[in-house]
Amino acid sequence: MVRLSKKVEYGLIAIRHIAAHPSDVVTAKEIADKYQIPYELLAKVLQRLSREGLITSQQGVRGGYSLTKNPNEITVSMIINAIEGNSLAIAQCMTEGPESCDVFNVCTIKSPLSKVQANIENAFDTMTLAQIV
Amino acid sequence: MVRLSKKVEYGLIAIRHIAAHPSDVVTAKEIADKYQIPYELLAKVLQRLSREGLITSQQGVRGGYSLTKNPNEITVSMIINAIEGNSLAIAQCMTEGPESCDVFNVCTIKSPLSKVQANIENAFDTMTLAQIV
DNA sequence: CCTAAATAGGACTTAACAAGTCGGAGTTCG
DNA sequence: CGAACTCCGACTTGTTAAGTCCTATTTAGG
Ligand code: SF4
Ligand code: SF4
Repeated sequence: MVRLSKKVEYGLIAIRHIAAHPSDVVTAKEIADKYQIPYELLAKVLQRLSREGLITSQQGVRGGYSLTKNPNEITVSMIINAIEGNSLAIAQCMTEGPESCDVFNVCTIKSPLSKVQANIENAFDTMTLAQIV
Repeated sequence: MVRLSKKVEYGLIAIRHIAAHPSDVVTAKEIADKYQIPYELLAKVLQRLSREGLITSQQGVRGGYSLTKNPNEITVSMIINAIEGNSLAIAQCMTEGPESCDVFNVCTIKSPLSKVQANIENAFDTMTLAQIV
C-alpha cells in the first residue's frame, strides 16, 4: 500500500545511471548487470522512458540510451508518469473519475485527501534527476 | 500504485463519522448503510481501530463505537497505522529492512526516496481527525 | 434467563495488480 | 551477413487487496 512499483524503482535507478554517464550510450544489459535487475523487465521500462521522450534510444550494434534533456529539467514525477501513466494518486477517484468509486457521492474524505495528494505530488514534482545523481 | 487501501478509506470515513456524532454510540451497521460500505469489511476495520485504542467498543444490544480521544489528538497516520500496521512506506526496504530487497546494496535511489518518504509521512502526520470532520 | 442486537475474530475465496518471462520482429554497425 | 542492440505485445506467475462466511462472545431489556 502506497508503494512505488519495482518498475518505477528500476526506472529511477536506470535513468540516474544514464544521467551519471553523460558521455556514454549505455545499454539495457549494462544496467541490468550492474544493478541485478531482470533484463527483460528493465528493457521494457527503458522503452517506455524512450517512447515518452525522456531518453533517446540508439538502435543497432553500438546502440543504447542517453538523456534528451538536462538532468535538472527531468522531475521524478515525469519519470513516474512515463512509466506508469499518470497513476500517481492516493485515491482512485482522483485519476479514474467519480464514477470509478461507488462511494463517491457520500464520501466525506475526498476533499481532505486531495490536500494530501497535492502535497505528495509536489514532493515528486520538485525533485529533479539532477538532485539524485 | 501509491494508493490508499479501501480499508483505510473506509476507516477514515467511519472514524470521521464517529467523530461527527460525539454524543452517540454508533454501530457498524449504521455506518455501512449510510456510506454503502460492505458491512463485514467495515466491521473488521472498526475492530482494528478499537484494538489499537483509537476508538472504544461497547458490546451487546445497545453497543457500538465511540472515540477515546479528542479529534485533534488523532492523526491520519495513527489511523493508517492502526489499520494497516505501519506499512506507510514508499519502498519496501523502509519497512521490511535492507534484506527484503536484493538490490539494496547497489541501489542508488534509496536516500533520495527517503526524503520523499519523510515528506509524505509529514503530510499524514500533521493532518488530524479534527481537520477532516 | 432468554433473546435479539451488537462486537470479535479467524478462515476462506475471489479479484486485481505487480512482477517477471517469452517469442519474435526491427535496426544498425562492421 | 551476423552479432549486438532496441522494440513490443502476449503470456504466466506471484502477491496483495477486497470481500465473504462462519462461529463465537457480550449485554441490555423484556
Ligand atoms: S471517493 Fe472517497 S472513497 Fe471513493 S476513491 Fe475517492 S476518496 Fe476514496
Ligand atoms: S533498496 Fe532501492 S530498490 Fe530496494 S526497495 Fe529500497 S529503494 Fe526500492
